[in-house]
Amino acid sequence: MNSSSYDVSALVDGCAVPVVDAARVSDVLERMPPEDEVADTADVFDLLSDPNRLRLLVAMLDGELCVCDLAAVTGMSESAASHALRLLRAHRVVSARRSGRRAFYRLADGHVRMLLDLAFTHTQHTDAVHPERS
Amino acid sequence: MNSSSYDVSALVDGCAVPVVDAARVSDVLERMPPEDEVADTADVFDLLSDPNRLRLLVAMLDGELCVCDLAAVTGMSESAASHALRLLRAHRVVSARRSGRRAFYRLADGHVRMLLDLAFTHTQHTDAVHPERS
DNA sequence: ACGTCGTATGAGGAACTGTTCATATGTGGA
DNA sequence: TCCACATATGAACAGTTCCTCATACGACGT
Repeated sequence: MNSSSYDVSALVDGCAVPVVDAARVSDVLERMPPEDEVADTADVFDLLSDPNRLRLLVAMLDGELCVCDLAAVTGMSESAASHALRLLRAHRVVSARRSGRRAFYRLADGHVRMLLDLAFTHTQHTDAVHPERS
Repeated sequence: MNSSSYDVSALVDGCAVPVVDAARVSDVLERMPPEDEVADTADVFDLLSDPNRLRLLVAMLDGELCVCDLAAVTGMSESAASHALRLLRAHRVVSARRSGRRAFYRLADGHVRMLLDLAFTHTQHTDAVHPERS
Protein backbone atom coordinates (compact mmCIF):
# COMPACT_ATOMS: atom_id res chain seq x y z
CA MET A 1 0.00 0.00 0.00
CA ASN A 2 2.85 2.33 0.77
CA SER A 3 5.25 2.33 -2.11
CA SER A 4 8.73 3.67 -1.56
CA SER A 5 9.15 4.72 -5.18
CA TYR A 6 6.94 6.82 -7.41
CA ASP A 7 3.31 6.08 -7.88
CA VAL A 8 1.82 7.95 -10.78
CA SER A 9 -1.74 6.77 -10.35
CA ALA A 10 -3.14 9.77 -8.51
CA LEU A 11 -5.52 11.94 -10.47
CA VAL A 12 -5.51 15.53 -9.34
CA ASP A 13 -7.92 17.78 -11.19
CA GLY A 14 -8.37 14.93 -13.62
CA CYS A 15 -4.70 15.02 -14.46
CA ALA A 16 -2.10 12.37 -13.66
CA VAL A 17 0.50 13.66 -11.23
CA PRO A 18 3.52 11.85 -9.81
CA VAL A 19 3.06 11.16 -6.12
CA VAL A 20 4.81 9.03 -3.53
CA ASP A 21 1.89 7.74 -1.54
CA ALA A 22 -1.17 7.61 -3.79
CA ALA A 23 -3.42 6.21 -1.06
CA ARG A 24 -2.65 9.02 1.39
CA VAL A 25 -2.95 11.61 -1.34
CA SER A 26 -6.46 10.57 -2.41
CA ASP A 27 -7.40 10.24 1.25
CA VAL A 28 -6.30 13.78 1.96
CA LEU A 29 -7.98 15.03 -1.18
CA GLU A 30 -11.26 13.57 0.05
CA ARG A 31 -11.02 15.25 3.44
CA MET A 32 -9.89 18.56 1.95
CA PRO A 33 -12.61 21.19 2.40
CA PRO A 34 -14.03 22.59 -0.83
CA GLU A 35 -12.44 25.55 -2.51
CA ASP A 36 -14.86 28.18 -1.21
CA GLU A 37 -14.62 26.94 2.38
CA VAL A 38 -10.87 27.24 2.27
CA ALA A 39 -11.15 30.71 0.77
CA ASP A 40 -13.64 31.89 3.40
CA THR A 41 -11.50 30.55 6.22
CA ALA A 42 -8.42 32.20 4.78
CA ASP A 43 -10.39 35.46 4.59
CA VAL A 44 -11.25 35.31 8.27
CA PHE A 45 -7.63 34.69 9.20
CA ASP A 46 -6.62 37.49 6.88
CA LEU A 47 -8.82 39.94 8.79
CA LEU A 48 -7.07 38.90 11.98
CA SER A 49 -3.58 39.09 10.53
CA ASP A 50 -3.06 42.82 10.94
CA PRO A 51 -1.87 44.11 14.35
CA ASN A 52 -4.05 47.21 14.18
CA ARG A 53 -7.20 45.30 13.27
CA LEU A 54 -6.34 42.81 15.99
CA ARG A 55 -6.09 45.63 18.55
CA LEU A 56 -9.40 47.06 17.35
CA LEU A 57 -11.09 43.70 17.88
CA VAL A 58 -9.48 43.12 21.27
CA ALA A 59 -10.63 46.58 22.32
CA MET A 60 -14.21 45.62 21.48
CA LEU A 61 -14.04 42.34 23.41
CA ASP A 62 -15.99 43.74 26.33
CA GLY A 63 -18.33 46.17 24.66
CA GLU A 64 -18.85 48.76 22.00
CA LEU A 65 -16.67 51.82 21.52
CA CYS A 66 -16.90 54.84 19.25
CA VAL A 67 -14.44 55.37 16.42
CA CYS A 68 -12.39 58.03 18.16
CA ASP A 69 -11.96 55.92 21.27
CA LEU A 70 -10.99 52.94 19.14
CA ALA A 71 -8.43 55.12 17.40
CA ALA A 72 -7.10 56.33 20.75
CA VAL A 73 -6.82 52.82 22.15
CA THR A 74 -5.07 51.36 19.14
CA GLY A 75 -2.86 54.32 18.39
CA MET A 76 -4.24 54.56 14.89
CA SER A 77 -5.35 57.75 13.17
CA GLU A 78 -9.11 58.10 13.08
CA SER A 79 -9.02 57.78 9.32
CA ALA A 80 -7.03 54.55 9.44
CA ALA A 81 -9.36 53.20 12.12
CA SER A 82 -12.38 54.08 10.03
CA HIS A 83 -10.92 52.32 7.00
CA ALA A 84 -10.14 49.22 9.05
CA LEU A 85 -13.58 49.20 10.68
CA ARG A 86 -15.20 49.50 7.29
CA LEU A 87 -13.36 46.38 6.16
CA LEU A 88 -14.31 44.47 9.31
CA ARG A 89 -17.90 45.56 8.92
CA ALA A 90 -17.98 44.53 5.27
CA HIS A 91 -17.09 41.04 6.42
CA ARG A 92 -19.68 41.17 9.22
CA VAL A 93 -17.06 40.75 11.91
CA VAL A 94 -18.19 43.96 13.61
CA SER A 95 -21.40 45.95 13.44
CA ALA A 96 -22.02 49.65 13.85
CA ARG A 97 -24.62 51.61 15.77
CA ARG A 98 -25.03 55.31 15.14
CA SER A 99 -25.87 57.78 17.84
CA GLY A 100 -25.93 61.33 16.62
CA ARG A 101 -22.68 62.01 14.87
CA ARG A 102 -20.95 59.19 16.64
CA ALA A 103 -20.62 55.59 15.47
CA PHE A 104 -20.22 52.80 18.00
CA TYR A 105 -18.69 49.54 16.85
CA ARG A 106 -19.01 46.17 18.49
CA LEU A 107 -17.98 42.59 17.78
CA ALA A 108 -20.69 40.92 15.74
CA ASP A 109 -19.20 37.44 15.41
CA GLY A 110 -18.93 35.02 18.32
CA HIS A 111 -16.75 32.80 16.20
CA VAL A 112 -14.13 35.49 15.80
CA ARG A 113 -14.32 36.08 19.54
CA MET A 114 -13.42 32.41 20.07
CA LEU A 115 -10.54 32.62 17.63
CA LEU A 116 -9.20 35.68 19.44
CA ASP A 117 -9.50 33.97 22.82
CA LEU A 118 -7.78 30.83 21.61
CA ALA A 119 -5.01 32.68 19.85
CA PHE A 120 -4.18 35.08 22.66
CA THR A 121 -4.50 32.48 25.39
CA HIS A 122 -1.85 30.48 23.63
CA THR A 123 0.43 33.37 22.76
CA GLN A 124 0.33 34.48 26.39
CA HIS A 125 1.78 31.33 27.89
CA THR A 126 4.00 30.33 25.04
CA ASP A 127 7.29 31.84 24.12
CA ALA A 128 6.86 33.92 21.02
CA VAL A 129 6.95 32.14 17.72
CA HIS A 130 10.13 33.54 16.31
CA PRO A 131 11.43 32.70 12.87
CA GLU A 132 14.38 30.37 13.22
CA ARG A 133 17.75 31.16 11.71
CA SER A 134 16.92 30.30 8.12
CA MET B 1 -18.49 58.34 34.96
CA ASN B 2 -19.80 58.19 31.42
CA SER B 3 -19.64 61.62 29.89
CA SER B 4 -21.63 62.30 26.77
CA SER B 5 -19.28 65.04 25.58
CA TYR B 6 -15.55 65.00 25.13
CA ASP B 7 -13.23 63.96 27.85
CA VAL B 8 -9.64 64.89 27.16
CA SER B 9 -8.10 63.29 30.22
CA ALA B 10 -6.94 60.04 28.70
CA LEU B 11 -3.21 59.67 28.33
CA VAL B 12 -2.23 57.45 25.44
CA ASP B 13 1.50 56.99 25.04
CA GLY B 14 1.93 59.78 27.54
CA CYS B 15 0.08 62.13 25.23
CA ALA B 16 -3.32 63.71 25.86
CA VAL B 17 -5.89 62.47 23.35
CA PRO B 18 -9.55 63.42 23.07
CA VAL B 19 -11.78 60.51 23.98
CA VAL B 20 -15.45 60.05 24.74
CA ASP B 21 -15.31 57.57 27.55
CA ALA B 22 -12.02 57.97 29.38
CA ALA B 23 -12.81 55.27 31.91
CA ARG B 24 -13.50 52.60 29.28
CA VAL B 25 -10.48 53.70 27.29
CA SER B 26 -8.03 53.29 30.15
CA ASP B 27 -9.75 50.03 31.08
CA VAL B 28 -9.26 48.68 27.59
CA LEU B 29 -5.70 49.93 27.50
CA GLU B 30 -4.97 47.95 30.64
CA ARG B 31 -6.37 44.73 29.23
CA MET B 32 -4.70 45.24 25.87
CA PRO B 33 -1.95 42.64 25.36
CA PRO B 34 1.57 44.04 25.01
CA GLU B 35 2.87 45.05 21.62
CA ASP B 36 4.91 41.90 20.97
CA GLU B 37 2.05 39.59 21.93
CA VAL B 38 -0.22 41.32 19.46
CA ALA B 39 2.47 41.11 16.79
CA ASP B 40 3.08 37.41 17.39
CA THR B 41 -0.62 36.63 17.27
CA ALA B 42 -1.02 38.62 14.08
CA ASP B 43 1.89 36.66 12.62
CA VAL B 44 0.19 33.36 13.35
CA PHE B 45 -3.02 34.52 11.72
CA ASP B 46 -1.01 35.81 8.81
CA LEU B 47 0.46 32.36 8.20
CA LEU B 48 -3.09 30.98 8.08
CA SER B 49 -4.41 33.71 5.81
CA ASP B 50 -3.26 32.24 2.52
CA PRO B 51 -5.44 29.56 0.88
CA ASN B 52 -2.48 27.53 -0.32
CA ARG B 53 -0.75 27.53 3.05
CA LEU B 54 -4.08 26.66 4.61
CA ARG B 55 -4.46 23.67 2.30
CA LEU B 56 -0.91 22.57 3.08
CA LEU B 57 -1.69 22.60 6.80
CA VAL B 58 -5.03 20.82 6.38
CA ALA B 59 -3.26 18.17 4.32
CA MET B 60 -0.86 17.55 7.20
CA LEU B 61 -3.66 17.27 9.78
CA ASP B 62 -3.46 13.50 9.89
CA GLY B 63 0.19 12.90 9.31
CA GLU B 64 3.34 13.83 7.47
CA LEU B 65 3.61 14.09 3.70
CA CYS B 66 6.53 14.68 1.36
CA VAL B 67 6.84 17.90 -0.61
CA CYS B 68 5.72 16.46 -3.93
CA ASP B 69 2.60 14.92 -2.41
CA LEU B 70 1.82 18.20 -0.65
CA ALA B 71 2.21 19.98 -3.97
CA ALA B 72 -0.08 17.45 -5.65
CA VAL B 73 -2.74 17.75 -2.97
CA THR B 74 -2.78 21.52 -2.92
CA GLY B 75 -2.38 22.03 -6.64
CA MET B 76 0.72 24.15 -6.08
CA SER B 77 3.95 23.84 -8.02
CA GLU B 78 6.65 22.05 -6.06
CA SER B 79 8.64 25.25 -5.93
CA ALA B 80 5.75 27.26 -4.53
CA ALA B 81 5.06 24.52 -2.00
CA SER B 82 8.69 24.49 -0.95
CA HIS B 83 8.69 28.26 -0.47
CA ALA B 84 5.50 28.10 1.59
CA LEU B 85 6.78 25.21 3.71
CA ARG B 86 9.99 27.09 4.35
CA LEU B 87 7.98 29.99 5.71
CA LEU B 88 5.84 27.73 7.90
CA ARG B 89 8.94 25.97 9.16
CA ALA B 90 10.66 29.26 9.94
CA HIS B 91 7.75 30.05 12.24
CA ARG B 92 7.87 26.54 13.76
CA VAL B 93 4.37 25.74 12.59
CA VAL B 94 5.61 22.67 10.73
CA SER B 95 8.75 20.58 11.04
CA ALA B 96 10.66 18.61 8.45
CA ARG B 97 12.15 15.12 8.47
CA ARG B 98 14.50 14.08 5.73
CA SER B 99 14.63 10.59 4.30
CA GLY B 100 17.03 10.23 1.45
CA ARG B 101 16.26 12.89 -1.04
CA ARG B 102 12.77 13.33 0.23
CA ALA B 103 11.56 15.76 2.88
CA PHE B 104 8.50 14.93 4.95
CA TYR B 105 6.66 17.76 6.62
CA ARG B 106 4.29 17.54 9.55
CA LEU B 107 2.37 19.90 11.80
CA ALA B 108 4.57 20.92 14.70
CA ASP B 109 2.15 23.15 16.60
CA GLY B 110 -0.89 21.81 18.42
CA HIS B 111 -2.08 25.35 18.88
CA VAL B 112 -2.32 25.91 15.15
CA ARG B 113 -4.14 22.60 14.87
CA MET B 114 -6.75 23.92 17.29
CA LEU B 115 -7.11 27.15 15.35
CA LEU B 116 -7.63 25.18 12.14
CA ASP B 117 -10.22 22.96 13.77
CA LEU B 118 -12.11 25.88 15.24
CA ALA B 119 -12.01 27.92 12.07
CA PHE B 120 -13.09 25.15 9.70
CA THR B 121 -15.73 23.77 12.03
CA HIS B 122 -17.33 27.16 12.05
CA THR B 123 -16.98 27.86 8.35
CA GLN B 124 -18.55 24.48 7.60
CA HIS B 125 -21.87 25.15 9.30
CA THR B 126 -22.08 28.84 8.74
CA ASP B 127 -22.99 30.60 5.56
CA ALA B 128 -19.91 32.09 4.05
CA VAL B 129 -18.81 35.44 5.37
CA HIS B 130 -19.36 37.54 2.31
CA PRO B 131 -18.54 41.23 2.12
CA GLU B 132 -21.78 43.20 2.19
CA ARG B 133 -22.66 45.61 -0.55
CA SER B 134 -20.41 48.45 0.58
C1' DA C 1 -28.06 79.30 8.31
C1' DC C 2 -23.44 78.56 9.51
C1' DG C 3 -19.56 76.49 11.53
C1' DT C 4 -17.80 72.63 13.88
C1' DC C 5 -17.40 68.08 15.11
C1' DG C 6 -17.28 62.95 14.30
C1' DT C 7 -16.96 59.89 10.81
C1' DA C 8 -16.50 58.18 5.99
C1' DT C 9 -14.30 57.87 1.67
C1' DG C 10 -11.27 58.30 -2.57
C1' DA C 11 -6.81 58.79 -4.50
C1' DG C 12 -2.22 57.88 -4.32
C1' DG C 13 1.99 55.81 -2.93
C1' DA C 14 5.43 52.90 -0.26
C1' DA C 15 5.95 48.45 1.36
C1' DC C 16 4.93 43.78 1.30
C1' DT C 17 3.34 39.05 -0.65
C1' DG C 18 3.24 35.04 -3.37
C1' DT C 19 4.25 33.30 -7.62
C1' DT C 20 7.30 31.73 -11.50
C1' DC C 21 11.61 30.84 -13.66
C1' DA C 22 16.25 29.65 -13.38
C1' DT C 23 19.59 27.55 -10.87
C1' DA C 24 21.83 25.26 -6.84
C1' DT C 25 22.34 21.46 -3.59
C1' DG C 26 22.52 16.90 -2.24
C1' DT C 27 21.04 11.99 -2.57
C1' DG C 28 20.71 7.51 -4.86
C1' DG C 29 21.24 4.42 -8.74
C1' DA C 30 23.69 2.63 -12.84
C1' DT D 1 31.66 8.83 -11.63
C1' DC D 2 27.82 10.59 -13.81
C1' DC D 3 23.15 11.48 -14.23
C1' DA D 4 18.50 11.96 -12.70
C1' DC D 5 15.61 13.06 -9.11
C1' DA D 6 13.62 15.64 -4.97
C1' DT D 7 13.94 19.68 -2.81
C1' DA D 8 15.73 24.37 -1.85
C1' DT D 9 16.75 28.96 -2.99
C1' DG D 10 17.34 33.62 -5.29
C1' DA D 11 15.72 37.12 -8.30
C1' DA D 12 12.20 39.51 -10.27
C1' DC D 13 7.70 40.79 -11.18
C1' DA D 14 2.48 41.52 -10.64
C1' DG D 15 -0.79 42.05 -7.45
C1' DT D 16 -2.27 43.47 -3.03
C1' DT D 17 -2.29 45.97 1.44
C1' DC D 18 -2.55 49.69 4.55
C1' DC D 19 -1.37 54.03 5.40
C1' DT D 20 -1.82 59.39 4.80
C1' DC D 21 -3.78 63.38 2.94
C1' DA D 22 -7.52 65.80 1.24
C1' DT D 23 -12.14 66.15 1.09
C1' DA D 24 -17.12 64.91 1.64
C1' DC D 25 -21.02 64.14 4.49
C1' DG D 26 -24.39 64.52 8.02
C1' DA D 27 -25.64 65.83 12.83
C1' DC D 28 -25.47 69.18 16.40
C1' DG D 29 -25.13 73.81 18.64
C1' DT D 30 -25.79 78.67 18.37
